[in-house]
Amino acid sequence: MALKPQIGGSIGASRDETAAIFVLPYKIQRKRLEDIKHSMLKKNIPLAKALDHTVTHIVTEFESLEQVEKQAAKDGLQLPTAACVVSMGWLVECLKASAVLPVEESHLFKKDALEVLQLHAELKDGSQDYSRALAFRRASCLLKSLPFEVRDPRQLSRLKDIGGHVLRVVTDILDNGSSKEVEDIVSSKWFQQMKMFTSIFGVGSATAKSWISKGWTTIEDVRGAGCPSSDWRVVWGLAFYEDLGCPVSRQEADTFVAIVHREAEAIWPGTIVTCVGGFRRGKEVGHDVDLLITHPREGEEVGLLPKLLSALAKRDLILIGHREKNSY
DNA sequence: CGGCTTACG
DNA sequence: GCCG
DNA sequence: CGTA
Repeated sequence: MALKPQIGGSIGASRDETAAIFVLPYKIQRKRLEDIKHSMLKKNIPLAKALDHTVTHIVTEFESLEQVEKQAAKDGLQLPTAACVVSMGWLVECLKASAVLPVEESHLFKKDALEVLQLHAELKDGSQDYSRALAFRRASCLLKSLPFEVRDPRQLSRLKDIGGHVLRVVTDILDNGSSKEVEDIVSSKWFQQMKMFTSIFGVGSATAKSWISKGWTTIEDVRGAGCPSSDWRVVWGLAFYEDLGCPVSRQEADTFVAIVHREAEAIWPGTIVTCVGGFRRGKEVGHDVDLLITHPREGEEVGLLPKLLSALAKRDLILIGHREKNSY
């Protein structure tokens, strides 16, 4: 029987009266397990006493579905086919919210093999490769959107964007715990070096390839070679590589928004500066801060940006400031 | 077998 | 690579 | 060619 992905599938719906959560005891200290079960009772989270067919969620500290299945086999247990295997992180969030929360992608085990194939195709960067990367990305996104854990390739065979190659990779992982094709890629020197070089701002696959062909292996090789590029982005990317790799904390983001708001308000009273993107979604760390600048009187915001940028520049708060045209 | 997001420098 |  |  092939399960069809359902939007907001019943598994994990927050008002699910039929939920039954079983906590796999492995890799959890006895005292902690007792605490967890105690909290579940206190918060009215349905705790399953046994791993039977009524179980809807299996919570584990194992790091992959494969490990769970291996352990289950050792114990002569059969995993309930309808159950969703989720991380302890999900249960902790449920306890915090006193509700059975929907299972999100982050609670399931990694489906990153396809992302490797996507990235590999992007880095190869031939005319065909870009489209192949796109196909892998579609398949990868589709798998992440499924409201259940994939246990059998037949669950996927009729889904859009899942073709022969993807099915082969998924099957390999379900059978062996890994895909040789993917493992060969991630362990290859070329892939690792390309990934490293293209993680520098301003450096794409073409530049990375040319650097590898020069025999450069590390960022220090590039830095030591003098002026490796005349592109200002590459120069700054190399200069601030470490800085750009540092995550932005929520507190830093809030401070940043406050500063921008203060400057905007001084120029255009009533201007609204809103934090959007990851921090708006509640993330604690991010790699950037997305802002939306508006004004309650429509049209009043026109022309604000250049003034705002020069005000910030005057205070030395801008390292590289630069506006691009648009066509709207 | 054609087509695969789009706009910018 | 996958779809239409 | 590279970024968002």
